[in-house]
Amino acid sequence: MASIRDVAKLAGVSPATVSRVMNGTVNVDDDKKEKVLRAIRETGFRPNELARALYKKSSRIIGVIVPNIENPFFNELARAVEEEAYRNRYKILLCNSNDNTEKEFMNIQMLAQMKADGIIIVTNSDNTGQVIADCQLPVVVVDRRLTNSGQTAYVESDHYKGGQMAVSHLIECGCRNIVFLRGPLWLSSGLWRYRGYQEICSKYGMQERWIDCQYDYEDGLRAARELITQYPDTDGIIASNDMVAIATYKILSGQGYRVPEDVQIIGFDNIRFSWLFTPELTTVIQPIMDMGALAVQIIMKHRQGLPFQKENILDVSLVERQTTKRKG
Amino acid sequence: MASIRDVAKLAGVSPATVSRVMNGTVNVDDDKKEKVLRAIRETGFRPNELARALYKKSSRIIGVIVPNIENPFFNELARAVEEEAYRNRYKILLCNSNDNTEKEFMNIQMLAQMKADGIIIVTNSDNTGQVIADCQLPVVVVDRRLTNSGQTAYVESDHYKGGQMAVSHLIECGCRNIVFLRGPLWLSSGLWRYRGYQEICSKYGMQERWIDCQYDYEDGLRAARELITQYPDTDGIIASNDMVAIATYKILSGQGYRVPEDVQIIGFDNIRFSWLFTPELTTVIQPIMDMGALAVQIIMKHRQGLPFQKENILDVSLVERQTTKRKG
DNA sequence: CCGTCCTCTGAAACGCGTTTCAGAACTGAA
DNA sequence: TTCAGTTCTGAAACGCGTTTCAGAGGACGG
Repeated sequence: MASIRDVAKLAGVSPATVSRVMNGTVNVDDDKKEKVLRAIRETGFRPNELARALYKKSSRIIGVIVPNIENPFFNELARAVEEEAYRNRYKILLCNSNDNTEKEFMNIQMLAQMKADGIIIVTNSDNTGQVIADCQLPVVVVDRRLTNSGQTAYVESDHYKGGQMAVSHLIECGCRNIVFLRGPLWLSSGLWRYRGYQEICSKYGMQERWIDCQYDYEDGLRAARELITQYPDTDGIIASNDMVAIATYKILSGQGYRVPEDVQIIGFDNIRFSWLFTPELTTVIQPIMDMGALAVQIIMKHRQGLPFQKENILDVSLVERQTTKRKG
Repeated sequence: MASIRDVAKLAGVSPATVSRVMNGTVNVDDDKKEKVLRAIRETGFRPNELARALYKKSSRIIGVIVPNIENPFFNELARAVEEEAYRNRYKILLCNSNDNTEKEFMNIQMLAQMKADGIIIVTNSDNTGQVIADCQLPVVVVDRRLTNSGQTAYVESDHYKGGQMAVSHLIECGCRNIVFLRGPLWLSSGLWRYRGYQEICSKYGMQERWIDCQYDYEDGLRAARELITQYPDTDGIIASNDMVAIATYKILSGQGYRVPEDVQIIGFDNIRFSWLFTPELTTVIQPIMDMGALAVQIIMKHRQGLPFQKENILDVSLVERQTTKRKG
C-alpha cells in the first residue's frame, strides 16, 4: 500500500505538498498539483486514516451503544444514526451493552481509546452517567434522561404528551375500562407516560388501573396474562410499547378476544413492525429518525465548538390503525 | 490524556519498558514493573488505540456491510457478529449499503483506509466481488455466493435442503396446490431453494407453481395479491422468507382465508418475528448466530495465517409452528 | 534599483505506542 | 579470573499524514 512519501517521491515534491493537494488546505502551484494528482492516480494512493486520526486526535467515528441491536426500536435508531453519520462522513462503531453496566463501561473506555468523536448511548444506569461525565467525549443520551448528569445532552420524545394522547384516544374510541401496562418508572419514558396517563385519568375522573411491564415481548406476555385474570372487563389497553402490544395481542387473541371489537390496544414507538403486524397497530409515534439525526448533529456541533441544546424533547403524534376504532 | 511517555517519566523508566509491562511481551524487573503499574494507576493512562493500530497495521475493527440494518435478518446477523467479535476483543464498524454498489464501494474503501482487520459483507453485486478481491483485506461474504470471486470465503446455509424441506413439509401437511414465492434467482438463496423445490416437485410428479418475489415485505404483499387471483385454489404457500410470509398472511387473512385451515404458509429464516407474530410462523431455520460467529472466526484465522474453509454451507432445519398443520 | 510583503515549498517535528538494536549488568562455566 | 551466554533496559527508529517554521522566489510600491 503506497504511502504519502511514495507519492511525493513519484511526483517529485515533498509529502507536505501532497497533503496540501489532497486536503486543499493551501494553494499549490498548478503544475505541481497536476503531478501530484497523477502520482496519486498511478499509485492508487489512499491516505491511512489511522495516521490522520492519530495526528488530528479525531477518528470521525461515532460510537453507538445500545442495550440490544435486535430490539427493533434500537435498531431503527441505529439505522437513523448511521444514515446521518454517513451523510457527514462519519462512521458508526456499534456496541451492544446487553444492559450490562460493566460492558457499557468497557465500550465507553474502548471508544475513548479509539478517539471516537462522540458517543450516542441508550443506557439505563445512572452509574454510567458518571462514567460518561468522566470520559471527556461528547455524549448524547437517547430515549433516556439521566438523573445525575446535568452536563450530558439528551434527546427523547415527549413521553408525557404521548401518555396523554394514548389514553385520550382510547376514551374517544369508547373504552371505559382502560388498563395501562406501565413501563419502568426509573426510565423517563415509563415515568412520564404514566404521568400523562394519570393527568387524563384525573381529568375524566377515571380510576387508574395499571400493571407494571418491562419493554420486552416476554414480559408483555406475562403482563397480558395477568391483565386478563385481574381485569377481565378491560376494553382498552395501553401497552408500554409496540413489542408489548404485539405480545398482548397474542394472548388476547389466544383467549378468543377480538381486537378491536372486544378490546382495543394502543402501543408506543411506531416501530416498523407495528404496521407490518396483522392487525396493524394503533400507536404513538416516536420520531426515531429525527432523534437519531439530532443526536449526530449535537455531536458534530459539540466538536466544532458550536452551541447546542442540551435538553431535546421531540414531539410525538398518534397514528390510528386497526387495533382501535372510533365509534360511529 | 496521559501518554506513555508521561507514564514513563513518572515511573522513571523508558516508554519501551512501559509498553513491555502493559503487553507482557518481555520480562521486566519486578521493581520497575511495580513502579510502572503504579504510574499507570496514578495517571489513569489508557493507550491510544490509534497509535497502536497505526504501528501494528491492524485496528481490531471488523467492518460489517449489510444492505439494510433494519431488515431483521441482517440485524440478527449483525448481532451475532458483534457478539463473537466482542468476545475476541474486536469492534464492529457497521455500514449500510442500501443495496447501492456505489455506497458499498465507498464503505469497502473506507474500511481499507481504517485498516480494518476484515470485512463481513452481504452483497448482491458481482461487481463488488471484484472490489473485494482488490481491497487486500480478508473478506467473508455471508448468505451469498458470488459467481466470480473464487478466492473469497463465504458462509451460507443449505438453501437447497431448505427448499426441499419446505415443500416436503407442506406435502406432509396435506397440501396439494402449493405455490412457491420464488426469491431472486441471481442470489444463491433464491436459486438453490428453488432447485430444492423443483427436486421434490418432480419426485412427487407435482406441477411447479411459482411467482417471483423479492425478499421484502412490500413485494410480499404484491406477490400475495397476485397469488390469490392467479391461483385461487392454493392450499400451501412457501414464502421466499419470513417477512414475505408475514405479508402473505396479512393479505390472506384480509381476504378471509384462515391459516392454516384454508391455506398453510411456511417461511424461511426464522427471524425473531417469526415466532412473535400471531400466528407463529412455521419456517426453515437458518442458523444465523452460527453464521455470524463463523464469519468472524474465518477473519481471525485469515489474520493469523491459519488455514480455513473457503466454502461454508451450514445445515438448516425446520420448525413447525402455527401456520402449518399435519393432518390427523 | 531597493526594501517590503506575499506566495509557495520542503525539512523537520508532531502525535504515540511498539519494536529493534546495542549496550550494560550479571550468571555460570572453564 | 575470564570468556561466553543471559537477561534487562533505553535510545532511536518506525508507521504515516499533518502542520509548523523558515527560507526561497517573485511582485510591487517608492
